[in-house]
Amino acid sequence: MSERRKPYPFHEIEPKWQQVWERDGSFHAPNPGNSAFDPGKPKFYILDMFPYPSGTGLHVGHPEGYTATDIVARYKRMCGFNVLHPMGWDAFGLPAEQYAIKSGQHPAITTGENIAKFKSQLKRIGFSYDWSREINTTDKGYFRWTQWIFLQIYHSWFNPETQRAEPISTYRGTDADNVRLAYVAEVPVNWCAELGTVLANEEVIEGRSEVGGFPVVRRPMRQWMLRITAFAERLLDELEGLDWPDSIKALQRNWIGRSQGAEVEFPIVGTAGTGIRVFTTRPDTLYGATYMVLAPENPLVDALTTGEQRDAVNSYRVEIGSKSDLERTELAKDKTGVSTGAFAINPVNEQRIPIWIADYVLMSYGTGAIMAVPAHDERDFEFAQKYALPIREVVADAPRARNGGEAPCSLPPLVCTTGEGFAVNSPLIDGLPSPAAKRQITEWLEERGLGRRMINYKLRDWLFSRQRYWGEPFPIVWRDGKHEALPESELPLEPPPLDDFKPTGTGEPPLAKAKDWIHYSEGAMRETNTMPQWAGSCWYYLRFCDPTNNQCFVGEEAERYWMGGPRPGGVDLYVGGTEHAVLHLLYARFWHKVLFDLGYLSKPEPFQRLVNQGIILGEDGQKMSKSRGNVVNPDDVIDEHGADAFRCYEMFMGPLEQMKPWSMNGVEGVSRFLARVWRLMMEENQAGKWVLSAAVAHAPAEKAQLKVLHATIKKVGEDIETLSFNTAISQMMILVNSLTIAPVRSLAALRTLLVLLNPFAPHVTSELWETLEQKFGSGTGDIAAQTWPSYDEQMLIEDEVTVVIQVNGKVRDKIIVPMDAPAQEVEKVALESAKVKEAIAGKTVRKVVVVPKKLVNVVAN
RNA sequence: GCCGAUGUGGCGAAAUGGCAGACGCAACGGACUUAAAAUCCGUUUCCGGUAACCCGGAGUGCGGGUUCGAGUCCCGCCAUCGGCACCA
Repeated sequence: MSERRKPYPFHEIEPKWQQVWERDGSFHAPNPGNSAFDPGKPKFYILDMFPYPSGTGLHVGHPEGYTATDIVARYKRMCGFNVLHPMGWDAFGLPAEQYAIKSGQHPAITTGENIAKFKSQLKRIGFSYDWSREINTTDKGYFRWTQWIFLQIYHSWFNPETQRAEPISTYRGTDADNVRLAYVAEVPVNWCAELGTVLANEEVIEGRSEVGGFPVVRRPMRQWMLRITAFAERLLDELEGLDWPDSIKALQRNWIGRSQGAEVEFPIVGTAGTGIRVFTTRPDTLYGATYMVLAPENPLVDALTTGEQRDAVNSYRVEIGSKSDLERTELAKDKTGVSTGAFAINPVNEQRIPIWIADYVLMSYGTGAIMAVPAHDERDFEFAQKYALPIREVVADAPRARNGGEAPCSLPPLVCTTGEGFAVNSPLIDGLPSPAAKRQITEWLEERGLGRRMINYKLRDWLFSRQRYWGEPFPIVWRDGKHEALPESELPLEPPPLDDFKPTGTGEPPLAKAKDWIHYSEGAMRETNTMPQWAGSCWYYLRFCDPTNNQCFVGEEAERYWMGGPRPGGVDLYVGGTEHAVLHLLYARFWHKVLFDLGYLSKPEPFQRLVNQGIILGEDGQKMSKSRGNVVNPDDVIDEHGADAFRCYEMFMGPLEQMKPWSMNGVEGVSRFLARVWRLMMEENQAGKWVLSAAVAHAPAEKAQLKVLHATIKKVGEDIETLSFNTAISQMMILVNSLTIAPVRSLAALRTLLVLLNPFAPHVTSELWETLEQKFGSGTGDIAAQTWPSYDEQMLIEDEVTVVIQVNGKVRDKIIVPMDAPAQEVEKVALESAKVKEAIAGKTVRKVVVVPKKLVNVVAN
């Protein structure tokens, strides 16, 4: 860097104060039971989404949310709260393993290096984390409890009667393994040959892996699943009491995808016993069901298919099975299918209808089978047209007279209407509006045992195993083809030391290469899958409450204090990116509810208030990326302008939640602001040294300045509460501009300014506070120990106000009147205004609106 | 297609239904300086008029509406971004 003079000596101040904070443990939050703990204070838990420590270090997006939470944390401490503000590392995961495969270096080593780098970068920004609570998901002291929680899930089931997770011992059925919240299933998974692993649905984007962009195909495999679907209703309902953005709630609702309807059973012609069960949201269109469709993978297909159709069906199933999801959904513009040759009976009208298979029906939703109502469903309509299947209208815009009989099925073309209306051609419900028709037909089905009301969810059970090395091993062994849990005493179960992390390529996990390790005992082998990266982040906020406890995952007293409170959620403020809007937040809520049901936690929800920071774009307005060359590195910004300017700029850019482009000029502007604050109190002497300015004195501020000062106290406090940091900084700029003009610098006003600014720019304000203390000595200690100032409402009250006078809504004049001037008086003055008289000349005044202290509007024509 | 968010100067933005553009950037002019940087002061939505103090008009994506008064509320569009997407 050139030897351009720095606007103020941040390069000396910032390291100094960071060392002081570290030395004094200034931001350590003692736990209940600790001697330093003050039980008289209310708690405030402020959490950041902890980062994955990548090799490239921090980018300017990370500190955006972190600065916001740091400001709130520092502010809340000054307001008298016990503040829990921790940081840690989500360090298991694919990038470290991929790097290990390439470099041969053990992921633990790269992970350690990356963490060290991230940590030093975060410290340079001056965040007030309680570093004594630092956690790392790859520490055995941590993942021991991740494994322990898995065991709690494994040992539990969801009791439909109580709608709660309960220990498996309360299950009275015969096969406990069928109801466990953690279970094994042979499921079609997203197999990525390149990565040598399966991926969760959400890690597959348009048929390719999210990491690396490799092709992904479907393939059945034995996998661990978590029964999150059992909690669908509660995950949906309990969003209600949370202070989350509506858009995030909407995303979660959408993802859970509740839909209400009915399950209907269609008997199969020529077969006794069970028929085909389907789910429909439109039971009122049952008379319009003119054929049925099964998913190609539906196990019923084999039994149903007739001799003549067997070849066609088999070749269709092979064709579909070889397709990737991409080919099957994104690229499939045309619907395809074949007839099974079998028929079912429509239970309402006893009609024989053909049974087809088609890949537009998904095995994974509902029952993997549908009743097709081509007249009122676009997909069925398209299919029926293509294969010349009958179409029968059963919903119309207006009720029609009962005609006693059904209109014959039409052949295509006919229009398809998907909205609600009135039932027609449906003897049991003719003339009824759709909602009533649904109710009536469902009751009719229920009475005859042909169907029942039913709710379905889009949410699927959570595919919880990965074929990877760098993750938590499952505390499970296999004996005689059956899984059993390890005893808790054997935790943590560490991954075996391996030099070769490469995927086996067969789908068998890398852990299978550790021949000694997998051999558990005579006849028992260890599970070789590992948990997904989500596992560690599902409960880290709990561990922060009591990070070193080696008796349990979180101590009861610590949990009750930090995660307690009157609201349903424990963490008071949680800030992070929208990319976790669905998965992380849903998974964490799910684990939380299981642990809550089992009696380990005091609140049903983890995060009370959630805020998403917006993405920071490059200076060119594009997403930051190496290839575009528009990445801004925080280290460079701090070298040049200091951490305080970096922090303030990130907050001054615009509303926290909004996407916004970076601007180096903007950083300079904020840096100038901090330098002005510095020069309010400091001046250079002959030797070029910064010394306390002689203008600083025990003196009352001028009245106008006091007014601004109190307005600033009010606004900054309110704006921090609402996370409107940009306007808080604007207001402080106004205050500084106002103080700069004054010849005498009022000590009291300056001190207040420093306290207000401290959460935003902790280093420079700490330094200036100390300098003032050395000269004037209030004896109240460090700036961080100050209490947040309160404002005097009296100071904000004006004696006189400017009232705007409008004629027909346009400003024509302004008058200054006493604060408490009566409306009639103001009106009188307004009408006497020369400009008003001019504006209403030749017109009749129809009405005069007087808004006290604001304006007068004269309506004339 | 469905769900959600956003749209205001050259730029980032601000405005309990009540003076649109606070605050900052950039630009321009001035002071200080031998000079530059830094700093300080001033101007800056657009169009038109005036020698000038200033005066007039238009203006918050587009079109309607409610209201004495709309960036803000209501209805209908358009554009951009994000999520979901054969979910029966």
